[in-house]
Amino acid sequence: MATHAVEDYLAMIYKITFEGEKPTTSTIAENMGVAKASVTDMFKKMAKSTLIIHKPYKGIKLTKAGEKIALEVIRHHRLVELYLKEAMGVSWDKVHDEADKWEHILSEEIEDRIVEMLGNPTHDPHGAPIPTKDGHIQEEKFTPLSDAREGEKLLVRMVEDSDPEKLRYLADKGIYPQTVIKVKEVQPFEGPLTLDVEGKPQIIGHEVSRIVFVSLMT
Amino acid sequence: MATHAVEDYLAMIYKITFEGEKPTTSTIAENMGVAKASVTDMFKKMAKSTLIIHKPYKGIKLTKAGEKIALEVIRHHRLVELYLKEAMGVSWDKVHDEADKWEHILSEEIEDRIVEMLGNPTHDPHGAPIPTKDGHIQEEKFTPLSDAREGEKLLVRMVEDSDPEKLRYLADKGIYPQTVIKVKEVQPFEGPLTLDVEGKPQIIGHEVSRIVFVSLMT
DNA sequence: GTAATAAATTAGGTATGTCTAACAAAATAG
DNA sequence: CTATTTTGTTAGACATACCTAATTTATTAC
Repeated sequence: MATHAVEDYLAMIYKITFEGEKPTTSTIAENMGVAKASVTDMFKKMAKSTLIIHKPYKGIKLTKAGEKIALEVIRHHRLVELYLKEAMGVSWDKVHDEADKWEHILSEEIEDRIVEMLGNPTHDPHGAPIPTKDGHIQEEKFTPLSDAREGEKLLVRMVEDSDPEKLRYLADKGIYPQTVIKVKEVQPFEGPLTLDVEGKPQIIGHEVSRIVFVSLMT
Repeated sequence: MATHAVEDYLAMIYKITFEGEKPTTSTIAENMGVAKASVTDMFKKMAKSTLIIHKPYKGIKLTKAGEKIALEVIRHHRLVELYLKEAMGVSWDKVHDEADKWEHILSEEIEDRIVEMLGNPTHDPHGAPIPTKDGHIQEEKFTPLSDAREGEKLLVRMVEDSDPEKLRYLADKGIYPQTVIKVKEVQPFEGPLTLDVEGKPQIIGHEVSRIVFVSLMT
């Protein structure tokens, strides 16, 4: 079995790749909050156990085995996030950090019980798709709210889950997955957006609008 | 904060002591499934952080700080066992191994939610008392069923939780905490016990009767 | 196409938690 | 009360997962 650290690296590599970035030593180090040398060490170890292909100075790529573990970890993480919110009443800004701990200790049996209790869910509380047990994930690419134009009617599909402060802010504005938003005004120079959020007028900054992902409604 | 390993040692030291045994290098090594040298190393480390008093070749004793952590870990373990059984429907022979993993990652908030959902419970599914948040534990000393005499009417109070096979066997015989047992016959030479378990006749071996703890009823 | 910069790796270290084998101290048996 | 056995500790290793500083490779700027 992969260690917790290896699981974390694999999940991160998958996510980085999924988001369209290259999983390089630097980006992984940055995102994991460790030194680049640590990442190089880990890449070597993971390459030796054929979880990634590592060509020194060139880059890496997940193998089938590595991707399988990555998707299992991500599945655990997102299932736990939803379970914590739905079954235990934990607020959505806190579920991410808790899930980071739970994802590594979740047994098959508990995973199955959670799935059963939640009715085989497809998305976590932030709108991210939950990979299936056999390692499939619904590839969904949405546009950031920061790219929205005036007059658009948008459906919130996903919100990045790792910043509790921003999540609390968005919750306060009524912005969750499935929320309908109308864009009233977009100010230039990365300025604020004036929105209509389910009937209520709201103004949010450009920075925070970058973590909200939407799709056009009509 | 104490590492997972340190938490495990502290909880084990507490339990060993609670059961009336001396927490020596050997007993801890035996119970933790590690080499004695590892225990010596760990004792030194824990003594340095004043979690235990260690007099080489003499023995150890928990400090107040050590006992506090031990009771927190045991509280977590027993709360999780009960949560898994009551809220998730996990069978009582499996909750122990799961709880061994959960006990170390349980946050204050999740602990509080569990307590709330379970209605501030006092005992885990095996009948062991759950320490309170402020580190108090209801000291209960019961006699093993293996010491029972013919004719006694007994109330099952606790069952040792670490052997899933024995727990499944006992469940099969209808023996849980709160079960009423009448002792029909006790055969000599560590022989089998003939019981009346809530109306049904049952015969169990001496070995398994040693993990069932009872109190006299009338 | 070389020079400067950025990215990645190597070298050497640290802390944790384990191990086996050798040795020292304490307990027990006669 | 010495000899043997049991118990506990020390010495020296190993794996994991980090780190900083130095070095190497690749990229970019001109």
